[in-house]
Amino acid sequence: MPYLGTAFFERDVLTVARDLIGVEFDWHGCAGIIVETEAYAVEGDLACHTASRPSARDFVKSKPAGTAYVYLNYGMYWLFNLLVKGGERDGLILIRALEPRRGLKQMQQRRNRIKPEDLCSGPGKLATALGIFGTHHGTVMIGRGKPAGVGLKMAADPAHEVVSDIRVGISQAVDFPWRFLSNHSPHVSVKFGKVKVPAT
DNA sequence: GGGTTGATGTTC
DNA sequence: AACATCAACCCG
Repeated sequence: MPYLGTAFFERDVLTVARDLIGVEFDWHGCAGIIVETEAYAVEGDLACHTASRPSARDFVKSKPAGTAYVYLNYGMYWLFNLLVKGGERDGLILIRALEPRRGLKQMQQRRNRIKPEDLCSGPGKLATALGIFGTHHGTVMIGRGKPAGVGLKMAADPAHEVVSDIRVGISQAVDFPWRFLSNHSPHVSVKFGKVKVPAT
């Protein structure tokens, strides 16, 4: 199975976010199946970093589709996103949860957790498990220049039921149903229909 | 099980 | 000041 190429990431951000469910994420000896994503649109989405951060707008403008956008949240958790552009809507896709497949031992050492369902069931958790840091911001995830052992590929077993839900932990555009998950997967961060909407 | 709290640093 | 989070802790 070849790694996904440019064409996959040059489509509408919602389409790509949905299609990433069930895709294998390879990262330096560890791998997992993506079971949860969130789409953030460059235009018309106040929850997207591009709405408030000039640096994010520069990133979208200057980098090609398939580039990793990595940033620190709450002072301690690295969050991993993929840049999508060239389709209907440009945007960033947050990878929120993986079903671990390879390198479990290494992930467990980094996380101090034993249960596979707890290893990568959240964006901060999966970055910790995989050893993703700020130094990986700007990593090319497709085509030439992509590090060996890194990339996204179609899994042998297809995803089952993909459902969409509102996004987690934001205070703007809270009602956009732009979170995608593999329904009934025990490896997601928050189960379908369980996101708490902030007051006010 | 469910709710609450505090840690921590970058960006604006 | 806000923030795309998490684990530890309480209560039951």
